[in-house]
Amino acid sequence: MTIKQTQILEAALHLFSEEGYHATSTSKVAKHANVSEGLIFRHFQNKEGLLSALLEEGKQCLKTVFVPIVNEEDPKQVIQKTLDLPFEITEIAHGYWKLLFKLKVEQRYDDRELMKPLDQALTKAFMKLRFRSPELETQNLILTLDGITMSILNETLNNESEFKQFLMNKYHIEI
Amino acid sequence: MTIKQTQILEAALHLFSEEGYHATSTSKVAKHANVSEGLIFRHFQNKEGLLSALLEEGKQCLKTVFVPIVNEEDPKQVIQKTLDLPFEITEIAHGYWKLLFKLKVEQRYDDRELMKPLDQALTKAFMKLRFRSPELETQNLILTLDGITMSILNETLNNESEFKQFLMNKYHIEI
Amino acid sequence: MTIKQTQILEAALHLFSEEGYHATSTSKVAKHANVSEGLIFRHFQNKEGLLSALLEEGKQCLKTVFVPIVNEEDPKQVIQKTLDLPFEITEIAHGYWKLLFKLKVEQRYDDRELMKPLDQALTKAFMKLRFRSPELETQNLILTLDGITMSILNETLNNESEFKQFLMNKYHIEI
Amino acid sequence: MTIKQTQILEAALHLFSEEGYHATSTSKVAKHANVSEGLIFRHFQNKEGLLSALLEEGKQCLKTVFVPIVNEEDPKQVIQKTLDLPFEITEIAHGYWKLLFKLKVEQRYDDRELMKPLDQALTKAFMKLRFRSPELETQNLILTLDGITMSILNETLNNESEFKQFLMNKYHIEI
DNA sequence: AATGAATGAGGGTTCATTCAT
DNA sequence: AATGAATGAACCCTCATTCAT
Repeated sequence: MTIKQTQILEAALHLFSEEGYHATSTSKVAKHANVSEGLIFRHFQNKEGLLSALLEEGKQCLKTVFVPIVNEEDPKQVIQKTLDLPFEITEIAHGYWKLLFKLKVEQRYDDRELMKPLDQALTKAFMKLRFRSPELETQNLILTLDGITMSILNETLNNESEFKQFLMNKYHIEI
Repeated sequence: MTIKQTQILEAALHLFSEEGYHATSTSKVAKHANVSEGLIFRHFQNKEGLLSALLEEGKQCLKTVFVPIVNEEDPKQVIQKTLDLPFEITEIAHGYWKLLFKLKVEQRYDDRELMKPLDQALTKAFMKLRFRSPELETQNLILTLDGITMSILNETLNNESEFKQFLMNKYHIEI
Repeated sequence: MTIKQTQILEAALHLFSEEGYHATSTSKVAKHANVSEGLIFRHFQNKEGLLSALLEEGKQCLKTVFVPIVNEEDPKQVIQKTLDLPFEITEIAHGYWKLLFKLKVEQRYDDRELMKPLDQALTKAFMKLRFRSPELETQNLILTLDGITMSILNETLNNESEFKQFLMNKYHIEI
Repeated sequence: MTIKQTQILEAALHLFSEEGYHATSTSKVAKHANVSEGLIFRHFQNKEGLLSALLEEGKQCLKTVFVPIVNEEDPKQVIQKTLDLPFEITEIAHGYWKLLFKLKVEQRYDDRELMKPLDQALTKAFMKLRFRSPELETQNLILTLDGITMSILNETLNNESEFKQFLMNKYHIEI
């Protein structure tokens, strides 16, 4: 992985996740990456290949982000950490999270496999907390996560911490 | 409004809401509408004008869809009807709902004005039901609605009625 | 000749002579003439037909403008009146004059027949005034007229009367 | 400057100056230049950029053409060389000269700055020759030059040398 | 006579991609 | 590995023109 390759991936991640895959031209990526347009194709075959590379990276990155959640024993912590996801501190994971969301809408790309560990961790947590329908609770929470992500992308979520607190209370968790 | 004009709007609504605004070319719209491409521009000036026309129609349509919710006295009914929204029976309203969602992601287009009546009706309902934070409950529900809409678009929501039932129970509403 | 026909011709004359034949679309003409676009084609077959009609009118109009010059006995007056041509008072003749000039450049349309009377009148005048090469003087003057017309069109002739006076002096004519 | 870039400029110069800017499509330029249409936009951004590039070149070229006139000491030579301008031997300068003329009519593009050196040289020459109104003489000559250029473009000037001789005589210059 | 809907060809321009260097 | 020239298809849009009313 050369420096330029990384530059391309970074530029593409930023642009794809902010403006969308279709709305981002390869020339724009090249310009933002300070790289010749041809190089993109040398390294990633075509635009879709670039996206795939990004997705592969994204999956790896997010998997590691999920690790602390999956390994968490305290069910309340599992939920709290999950709710923190879209606000994730690390710039890079944040970018992948947004990218995956954008793709879900733009390309109907939905990676079940990736989310499965999180899914299972949540279901386990809800079971431990003796919720009546752990699977449905999980489904609901993950789906709410999408809603939050969209609000963040649109910059219409202007009461973050308050809203997070509210959700926590819903699950009888105090911070 | 001529027949062909309607054909154009219908084709555009379908394509924009299914495949996205950017991914849909005007020539594709024309083909689907069985119309010459030039006609689109005669009637709607440009591609964006076509989108605007669609949005205008969509807003009017959705406003009328909101009427029964806004006029509803029973707060539980308000919530139930709101949860029904993304599954709306009328094909046409369904299309606009999906379009607005797609645009929210693709173009960061978010029409607060349109949603305000629904927002207020929900807040009033949650107040009547003595929820502690009606505004936050509303925010959460509307945001969940987005999540549901996305699932529907991606055809990954395969337990509709069960999930809806689950949400209702969350609000202590029995069907 | 209906009112609308006249409106079309007027709009076309104005636009063709100001912005050029190519740069003027039939739709623009229709709009300026407050007329449906189709009507242009009903009356003039096609865009070129509209131009031809205009040219026909223009020739007639300019012929009548030439009459006082051709009939003028005093050779100095012939020259003076000729020099007045591009500044012609009547709006309408002015328009045709500009149109013909524009076409000469844009379409290489050059109507020798039209100019012949003026040509002959000038040659006769220069002969009377005992110029050595009346034909060449005529050629020069007519060609200078083109230069003046261009200056007027470009609004770069800002010393009209002074310059006209200067030309008159060249021919030993005092005003 | 690649070969193809030059081919594009050459084709554009030829077509713009012969048929006009508006009447020349970029696809026509591409065809004449034996080049893909897209390449025009890669190198010159857009059609207007192509024109600008041509103008820039043209100005440089014509400036060098003016040099021998400006440096000329003998006032009669200054005038003679000026009159030679539209008949300029070098193909390339001839093209630019015609282009600038066409643009003056089509786009009202008139570059005063470019002509200033010639203007001043002529005024100085007329002063040396003790003409009464050197500025007006200059204005007249330059304007006549436009008339001549138009005749050349329309191929209606069929007594070139005779006419040039005639003009020289007007300025009491013998060849 | 007059309108305005409708068309199809062509306009300028952008795009993903390939190729020579 | 990297560039930047070059391509051709597709894009949005305008044009002159026709047709039904």
